[in-house]
Amino acid sequence: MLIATWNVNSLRVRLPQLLDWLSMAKPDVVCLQEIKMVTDDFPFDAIGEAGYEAAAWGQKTYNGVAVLSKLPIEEVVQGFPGEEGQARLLETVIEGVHVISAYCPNGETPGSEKFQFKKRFYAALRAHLDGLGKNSTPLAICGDFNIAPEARDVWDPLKAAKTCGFHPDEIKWLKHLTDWGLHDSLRLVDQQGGQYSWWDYRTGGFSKNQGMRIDQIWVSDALKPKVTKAWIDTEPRGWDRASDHTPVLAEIKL
DNA sequence: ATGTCTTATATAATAAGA
Repeated sequence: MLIATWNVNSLRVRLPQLLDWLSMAKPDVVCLQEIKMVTDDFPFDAIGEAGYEAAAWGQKTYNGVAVLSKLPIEEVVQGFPGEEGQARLLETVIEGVHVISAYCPNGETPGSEKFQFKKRFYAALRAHLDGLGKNSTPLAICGDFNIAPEARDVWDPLKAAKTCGFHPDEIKWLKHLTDWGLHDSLRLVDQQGGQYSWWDYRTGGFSKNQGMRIDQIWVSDALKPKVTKAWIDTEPRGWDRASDHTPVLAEIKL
């Protein structure tokens, strides 16, 4: 099962790129974030013609998550207690694997109200995993975590530690979440630093490779030994009218 | 380094979120 995650930053704008990328990369399952449309506007027909079932949960203007799958989607759950109503989490079951598309809050700036919301979101997500039971559940939680796990995942760690995405408090929240028993799929197979999934539009970060690896695919203990490949596909970030994020992939031999 | 992209309101230009 080839799983991908991509924050598309508006599916309305990025749909042609998504369809092109699906035909190129041929993933089995794709988690999307920031579709920025209500569920009724989701392009189920175009996605269907590309060979994918879809589960989507959107809202007006902001956020919005979806899961696309070539394989049957068996269950769909929107959100979790404590999420405070924003369309940021969609849980599916595909081939017996819990596949979660997550769009964690940005946090704005340390000390802000949105930073506190990000903290609450992470705590609620951990509580949600605890409610799933043991980490022997085959589970892949994929998405835009808006936190880079380690210094090697950030182009300027000292600067980033003062802002959102690599602040010491955030590292603690992410660690508490993943201490449930989650493994960063890329790091199971590749230790190279300087690999990013997001580059700021404002600073022209992509051309200078000044980015952060804030999009990840985390797998539970049950899937850890089955991860055979994991990589970041930087090509779509170079396309015209690109999202500020690029797809992240993991191959899991079920 | 307040820069760039997206959406909403509204139908030109600004605000907000990221």
